[in-house]
Amino acid sequence: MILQPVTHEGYNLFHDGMQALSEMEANGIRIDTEYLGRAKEECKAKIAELKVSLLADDVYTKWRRRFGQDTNLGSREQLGEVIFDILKYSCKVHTPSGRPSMDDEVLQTIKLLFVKNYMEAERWKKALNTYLRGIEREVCNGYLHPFFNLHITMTYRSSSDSPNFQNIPIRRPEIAKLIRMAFIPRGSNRQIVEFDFKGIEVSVAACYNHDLVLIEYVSDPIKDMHGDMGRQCYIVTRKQMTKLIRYATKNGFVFPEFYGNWYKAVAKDLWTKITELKLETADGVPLKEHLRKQGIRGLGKCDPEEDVVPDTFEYHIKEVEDDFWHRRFKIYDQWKRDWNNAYLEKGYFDTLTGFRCSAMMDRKQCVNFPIQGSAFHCLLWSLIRVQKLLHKYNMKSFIIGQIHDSMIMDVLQRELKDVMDIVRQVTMIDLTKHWKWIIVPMRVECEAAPPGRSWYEKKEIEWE
DNA sequence: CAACAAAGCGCG
DNA sequence: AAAGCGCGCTTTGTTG
Repeated sequence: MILQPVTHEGYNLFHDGMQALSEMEANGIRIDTEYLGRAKEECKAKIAELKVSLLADDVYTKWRRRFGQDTNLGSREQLGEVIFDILKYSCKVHTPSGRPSMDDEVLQTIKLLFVKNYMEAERWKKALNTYLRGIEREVCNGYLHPFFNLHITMTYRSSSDSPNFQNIPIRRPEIAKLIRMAFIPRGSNRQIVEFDFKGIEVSVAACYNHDLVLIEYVSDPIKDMHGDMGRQCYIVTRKQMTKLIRYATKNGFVFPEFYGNWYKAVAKDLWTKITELKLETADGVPLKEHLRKQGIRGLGKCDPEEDVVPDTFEYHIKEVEDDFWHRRFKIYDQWKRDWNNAYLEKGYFDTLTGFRCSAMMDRKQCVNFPIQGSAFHCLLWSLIRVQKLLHKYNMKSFIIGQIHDSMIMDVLQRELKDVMDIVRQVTMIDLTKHWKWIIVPMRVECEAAPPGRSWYEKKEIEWE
């Protein structure tokens, strides 16, 4: 990939950005190495415990009978043979190379205690091998110094490695706790603080496509896109709406649709989420039961080869998708066509932040790349500016990391209010003044751990 | 033995 | 017509 800043704006951003990021790398993140040792033991114990259940299982006996000395619990290929050849489950999904797909989604459909324990063990193995050991390997005098690269990605985002600081577990609370407890501030009078841009990719998308409906959604705090789509997707009223339904819709419908997914996959995922998250209406009716009462007879085949059948969830979501792109966000929809056509015509496009993308891109990449990149550039610009101000005021707080739309700091307790003022000024005011193309407000959230406590313990705090 | 591809999974 | 955007890391299994 060739780095192509096409304006002074773009060039300066990455010039200053590299300096800011390397200073951040040098600062490093303090690691509780004693905790890390305990966590590893705890994690190994958990894995051993799960392994005992696996070895005692009938399924393992069959596995062992087939593979003998070659039996390897880490081999999903072997597990696939056990499940599909010996136990006669039917394999519905294959990988691109034609082998049976054995990922988490497939395994969830196999209702066996053995498989449930297997998946659980795999998650703890990932925690141990990738994270606990990965961190331990790179720790130096009690500090971690992950790299933050600005010359890697197609989209002009950053990346991070050795270890990757941008994929530390957070979604499963148990695993998140195990890993994030290792990330601590530099002293008992200091605290880990994280500032996040809220929904910045959607906001930046609105700046590209100028869709009036989308602009209103991201500008008016009263309006709630995920809530509105939640009511439509799951056919619930305002009164029946819950936070969990909204959450399922945000991750199962809105983001996938923005990234270019289509209704067959979306419907399936939204349907799975009902049982996964045990969704029910605010008055306590299980969501599948509720949908049945609304005339939905089932999910539907969701098979690309087959026509959609009326009264299925698949059919319903197809209608929601049509409405989404052809009525609600029709300007966004038109922008995608125009943007792609301009790219096909010229062979490149330029981002609002001054970078040129001239690689081979399909339609989805072409409309997603500029948004993803520019959203990160908002973070990067802010980070540079915040770091400058911290120096200017001789403050003792540092920036220690960055995750695409958030920055993580090690803050001296008595500086917290000032740090918050600086970040708020930079991200919500200076940034939108600096780039004229930002035509929507930028919202940033602040989360802080108590003094001396780990990254895991961060909690939202109000700006006041 | 090293190098590589495929599959899977962690995050935004 | 195809059918989710971007990364990094680990393990398995193959190849030479």
